[in-house]
Amino acid sequence: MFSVSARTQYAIRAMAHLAGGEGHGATSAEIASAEGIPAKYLEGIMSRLKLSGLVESERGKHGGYRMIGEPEDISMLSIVEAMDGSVKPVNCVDAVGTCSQGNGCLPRQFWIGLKKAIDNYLEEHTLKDVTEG
Amino acid sequence: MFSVSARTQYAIRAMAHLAGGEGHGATSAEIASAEGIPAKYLEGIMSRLKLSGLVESERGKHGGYRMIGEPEDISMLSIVEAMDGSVKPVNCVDAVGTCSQGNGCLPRQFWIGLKKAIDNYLEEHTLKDVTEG
DNA sequence: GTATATTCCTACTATCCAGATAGGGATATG
DNA sequence: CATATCCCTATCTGGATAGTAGGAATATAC
Repeated sequence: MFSVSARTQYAIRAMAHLAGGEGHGATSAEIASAEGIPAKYLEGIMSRLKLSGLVESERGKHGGYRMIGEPEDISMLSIVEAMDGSVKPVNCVDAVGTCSQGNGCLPRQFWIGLKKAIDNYLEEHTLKDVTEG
Repeated sequence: MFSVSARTQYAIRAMAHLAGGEGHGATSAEIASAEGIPAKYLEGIMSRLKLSGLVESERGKHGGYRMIGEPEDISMLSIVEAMDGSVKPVNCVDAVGTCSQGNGCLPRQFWIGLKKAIDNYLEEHTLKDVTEG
């Protein structure tokens, strides 16, 4: 229950690898081989990380990816969301006013609380916590 | 991300229905029709709830299901676990000593922390909170 | 300007699992 | 015996995840 996708776990390893690399940079192929991640699959992951503004990229020879910012400033939530979208135990958590039960719907309040608990935890922890301690 | 299965949501509605019923009891067919849950599918859900000791059952005419205990004593965690097992962001959270990284594996500590945050929230809330407020 | 190394884009396949359905067996009542 | 209920097993289906394939765009080096 509540298991994290392989994609997200790969993404964390990839970010950790970047964090440990020279100038926080590396090529996708490098990361794939060093971390044992399927190379072609990782390409899609790096693309998502870029879309979310966590890394920047340069094409061509001597190209690659570079982390934007420092590990202690990158929340785990931002990585998780970059992969699998926002935490949403049930669909109605962010459906304002569409709940047939109205705004006082107790189950909805309960799920919103769960989302907050998860978001808080993920927001409080950074890439640095997970890699360097 | 981290979405809750339809099964779990059905289970909560079913338990809520039992809680509101005469003597905390009802038949599977009753619940299905009242809550708009596919009858045959609900049977499997009730079976799981029974296996987890949340309800008891009686077969034959005048049979049905009855909640064991009171709504304020039934944690949401117990319902969630009855449906989809324990909260386990990654498999290694409860794999003692099998982590190739040893016990100090930081990512593992991170996921264990997440599990605890989720478990705590679900444990703190009861069926009563979600149904009666 | 050609070769090469990289990111980037699109499409495809395979596998798994949740959700749901179907049919009937076991058991209790009357 | 008839009926109502829980219970068990098998099956189907759609969508998501994980992974693969092929190549286009782009930057560098010689």
